Amino acid sequence: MKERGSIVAEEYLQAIYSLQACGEPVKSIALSKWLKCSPSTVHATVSRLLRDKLVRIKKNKEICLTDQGFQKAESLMRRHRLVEQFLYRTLGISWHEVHQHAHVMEHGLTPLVEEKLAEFLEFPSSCPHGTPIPGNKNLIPKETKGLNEFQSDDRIQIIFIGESLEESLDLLKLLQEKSVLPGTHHLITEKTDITKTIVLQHENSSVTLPYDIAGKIGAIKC
Amino acid sequence: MKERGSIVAEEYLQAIYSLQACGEPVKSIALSKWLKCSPSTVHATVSRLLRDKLVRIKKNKEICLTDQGFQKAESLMRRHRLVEQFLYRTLGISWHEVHQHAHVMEHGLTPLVEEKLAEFLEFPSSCPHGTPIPGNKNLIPKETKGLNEFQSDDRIQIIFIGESLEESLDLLKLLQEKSVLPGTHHLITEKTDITKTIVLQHENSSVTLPYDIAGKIGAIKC
DNA sequence: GAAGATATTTAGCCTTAACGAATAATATTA
DNA sequence: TAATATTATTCGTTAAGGCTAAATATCTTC
Repeated sequence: MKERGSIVAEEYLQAIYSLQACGEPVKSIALSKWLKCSPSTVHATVSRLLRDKLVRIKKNKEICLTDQGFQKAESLMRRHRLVEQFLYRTLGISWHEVHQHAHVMEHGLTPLVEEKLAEFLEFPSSCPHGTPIPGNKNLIPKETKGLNEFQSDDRIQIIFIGESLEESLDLLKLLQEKSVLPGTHHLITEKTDITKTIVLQHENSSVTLPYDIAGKIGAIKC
Repeated sequence: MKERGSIVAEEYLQAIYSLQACGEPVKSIALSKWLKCSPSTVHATVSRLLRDKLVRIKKNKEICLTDQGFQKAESLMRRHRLVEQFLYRTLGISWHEVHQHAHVMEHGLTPLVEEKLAEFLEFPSSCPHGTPIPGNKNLIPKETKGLNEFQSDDRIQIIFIGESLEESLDLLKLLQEKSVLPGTHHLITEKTDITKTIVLQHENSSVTLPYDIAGKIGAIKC
């Protein structure tokens, strides 16, 4: 087997990758919140990643992945999403639960298993929440915007549920119940700047989502 | 997720379980060889297992699992063998390779994934090498003996390839090439005490195995 | 039963990963 | 600009796991 850097290092790389994907500048305080550990721990661990040339620190203290770190992070994300598909499609584990189980499993996939699993699943292009699996380009239509950017009466189609929302089991469960899933269509019945909420309707049910959550859900007009 | 004891602790429990299953008394030196680490490391780690009431030390320094440790070890072995079946049957990874990949994967299965995987595989009763998955009784016929205990001209059927042989890729590859697999039939063409070897024949090919290896392969007369 | 071999345990040192508390460096904003 | 947050870093600790080398125990074997 390969010299697989520690699980903790892998989690940091993934966190950095995910935060970057969210568009936010990756500062150590953000990692500290994302990974739920103290700033001093983050500092120590990031120093090791730096030593191992997996990250680089910009003058403004922003942490970014080196080519090497990026490769590793992408490989990890690929494994994570592949495992999510496996748990969802093959084992029938519910949509809102797959993320947490995949998070535990992903670190134990050897390259061969990853390859064979991808083959078995017929090379899925995204995870069950709609986020593309690295290597699949142009999957997200370029007109995709955050849900909060649409207006009342817009009819929209959900494209993906942002990664950062996957951490909350309850939220995912709610989204699932209300059919806020990749591919489904909804009507925006209300959008209120005062309360900063948006209301989606699908068939007979509706959900109210605050802007900050809605902004992490990608959708297109249709 | 659960407070899953460390991976290292899990590996020790498995090692103790496996050694015990081999019939050998489990002393710290044996663990040290099995796990390829220094005696002092074994001592320190076993002390932690002792503290956590997962093992007990007999007056003659033999290490044995407590009820609690045994439960954990069995659960681990169950996961290991389940994963082996998955890698072999579902992903099509070759028979001689599954063990090492399963060894990396097994620590990442949550109870839910374990349950769903067992269901998906239709509750297999043994691993691809013939060793029963805990919970399946009477799978090994009681007349099963080590290959070295049979005589020239005996016709035998392989029941299982002992766990301790799974560590060697090359040996497994050879056994596979020579069809020494659970369920296959062979004729013992030679057995020599002087060289301590036994020769098996299957169709047009034959293999010579030293007693110590043959003794770890279970078979029945037929 | 003493000598020699083999096992076990201690002791000392290292790395990773985590913590809290204190301090230094940056931003913010009054 | 000075005062106040917010961030980042340093320091001192703890625990798990790993190592080597040395000291004890425990067998064997003569």
